Amino acid sequence: MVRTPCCEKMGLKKGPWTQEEDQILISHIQQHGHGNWRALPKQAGLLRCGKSCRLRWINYLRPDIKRGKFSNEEVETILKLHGILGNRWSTIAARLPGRTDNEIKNFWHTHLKRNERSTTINNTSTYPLQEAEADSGSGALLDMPQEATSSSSVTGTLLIANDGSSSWRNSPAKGLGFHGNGTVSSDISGKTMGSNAHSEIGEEMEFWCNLFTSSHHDKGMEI
DNA sequence: AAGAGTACCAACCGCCACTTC
DNA sequence: GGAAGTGGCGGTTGGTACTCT
Repeated sequence: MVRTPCCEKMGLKKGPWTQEEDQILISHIQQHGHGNWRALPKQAGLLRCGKSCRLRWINYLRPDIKRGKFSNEEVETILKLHGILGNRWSTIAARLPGRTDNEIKNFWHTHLKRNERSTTINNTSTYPLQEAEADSGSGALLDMPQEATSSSSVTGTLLIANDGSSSWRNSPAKGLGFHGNGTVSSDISGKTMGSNAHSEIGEEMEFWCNLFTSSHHDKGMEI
């Protein structure tokens, strides 16, 4: 299929947004909403591509954007979800109110680099699932958070086979991280990740199961 | 003080999935 | 059913701020 460019390149502005442009975009969306992103810049009188407007709004101008550093809980959530979902930033962002996929992606890439470096030194990483998947070639091991498993009748590791089937097996691993090799995890700042974040253990267990199940249904996999 | 290296973040690009006609 | 249009996603880049030597 032949695709038309998202916008005419000629005459459209690129690069950082000015305050004036931001104001125009905000007031236009407040008044008219954003029914059609491609038509929006024209209607609003912006010399920007619709895609650019959308990105600016979603990643920066939305009123519910939470800015600033990620809390420990948010970091934990990102690490957990990334272990399950991989680079599905928008799905991860959906679990973190006020955070955008772009922000999470940036955060991950910055710290992933750090982890990769440390991995070469001590062969331990907080980015284990992909490595486990790559290394094993026959499936992935997914250690559930201890708090999610400790009081549940289902404990330990979720084994995901290449055909999409999965099964639980017991795991002696402690801690919160998702480690294909069962090592104790720590967060990116080097601290051992806490285990007091959640009290609804059964619910969380259910959440991880549901999340995993739905994420694989998304991919058309049968579990 | 200055240059080099690193971290962070906003923005762009290209592709894919979904919807409409 | 298929082409065209659109929205959304993930990868990547480039600029700026910060830290280190």
